[in-house]
Amino acid sequence: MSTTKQKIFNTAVDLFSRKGFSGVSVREITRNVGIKESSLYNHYKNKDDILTKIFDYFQTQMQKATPTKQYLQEKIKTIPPEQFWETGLVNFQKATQTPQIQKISKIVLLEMFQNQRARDIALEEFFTRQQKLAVMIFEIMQESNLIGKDNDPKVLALEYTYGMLGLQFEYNILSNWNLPTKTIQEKMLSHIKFISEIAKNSIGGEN
Amino acid sequence: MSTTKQKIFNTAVDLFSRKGFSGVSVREITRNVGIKESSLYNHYKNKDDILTKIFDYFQTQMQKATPTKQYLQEKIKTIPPEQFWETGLVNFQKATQTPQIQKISKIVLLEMFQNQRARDIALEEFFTRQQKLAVMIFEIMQESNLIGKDNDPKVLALEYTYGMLGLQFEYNILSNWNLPTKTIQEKMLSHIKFISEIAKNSIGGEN
DNA sequence: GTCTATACGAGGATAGAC
DNA sequence: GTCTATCCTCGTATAGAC
Repeated sequence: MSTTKQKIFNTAVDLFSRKGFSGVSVREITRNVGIKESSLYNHYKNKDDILTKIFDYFQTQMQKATPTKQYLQEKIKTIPPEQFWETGLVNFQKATQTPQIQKISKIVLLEMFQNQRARDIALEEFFTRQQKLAVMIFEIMQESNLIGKDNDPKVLALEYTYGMLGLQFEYNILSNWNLPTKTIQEKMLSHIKFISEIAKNSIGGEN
Repeated sequence: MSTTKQKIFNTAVDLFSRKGFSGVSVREITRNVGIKESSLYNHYKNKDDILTKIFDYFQTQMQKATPTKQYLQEKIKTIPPEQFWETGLVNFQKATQTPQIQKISKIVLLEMFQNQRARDIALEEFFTRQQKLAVMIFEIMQESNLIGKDNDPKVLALEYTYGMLGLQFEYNILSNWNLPTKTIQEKMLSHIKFISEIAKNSIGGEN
């Protein structure tokens, strides 16, 4: 059971993600929904308002998908670090790659250079949040003696996160065009293995 | 001395990079150039044609900026690995961050999900090319006994490249909005140091 | 809450005079 | 190579009937 308002929302998400905000007209949205242009304005103030609501939804969902410190502390002790990262990756992809969220991520990426809200979301959700999360995880792992203590958690987090971001980025492009992503998935696992190895065998810290 | 055709080109690059292809009208381009709409069609077949020419130019420039294997082989021997990467980063940024190239990079990123040509350029120039280059460099370093031989050059290249791509990505967003990029620059150096350390002190390879 | 009707500026593009 | 004039469609948005 989906209301007209929801239909507009979903249709807009789909179209914006495929053609960009300015590439989609109100006419096109309403044509796809099956209502007249004028009816749309009963649900949303204007075209911009739809985008705002989409971004609101995205932020809510991303926050929901972020694990708490407590959850992490408990979870980390149950499995080896490398496996923890693999599971985390799978969970992240599961939460983050529902069609809806993937589409909105794309909208964020598309509008990031023009729309301030999109920029803030990109910086916060894709960079800062991931970074903080990874720092926290490496700290917990060190405290629990699961990995060596010679490496700065911040450095490890930087390496883990940005590498993963580069990979995610390529993954997004490929999956957007239905190109095979197997190689990237393998590279992600290779990346996790690499960082886990280093975290385990301390290789000497700052001079 | 700049012809009308060049003015159109430069204006289009500037506007497309700021508003996206579909966010810019032919009227807006010609208004900025100082000619009538109809005059534009004496120089370019249509709006799409301008974008195509912009992409052509970009690929030519990126190819020019790619060092040859011979150049690398000679250069690598003259300085320590970490310094080599730092120099390489500076050179890359110098070549790649002229206002024009930076703008076109942004256009590529903006259109990547909608325009097949932009997608191909992104994959080729941002991922494949960088990756191949890094593999080549690590191989030369190993052959020249400048780094340990226990790590697979491909793995090192993967780690170096994707980490750098994530960082470049954040750098692009920040610099686009005139936000401070000092932190990212530091992170880039930290990344180089990290990878160089690992390449130097072999930490044990595949099992 | 949806429709018809309507407004009007902006969109890409062409024909033909100069 | 540039201009004026013109085409017709698409763009967002509103007023008011049902």
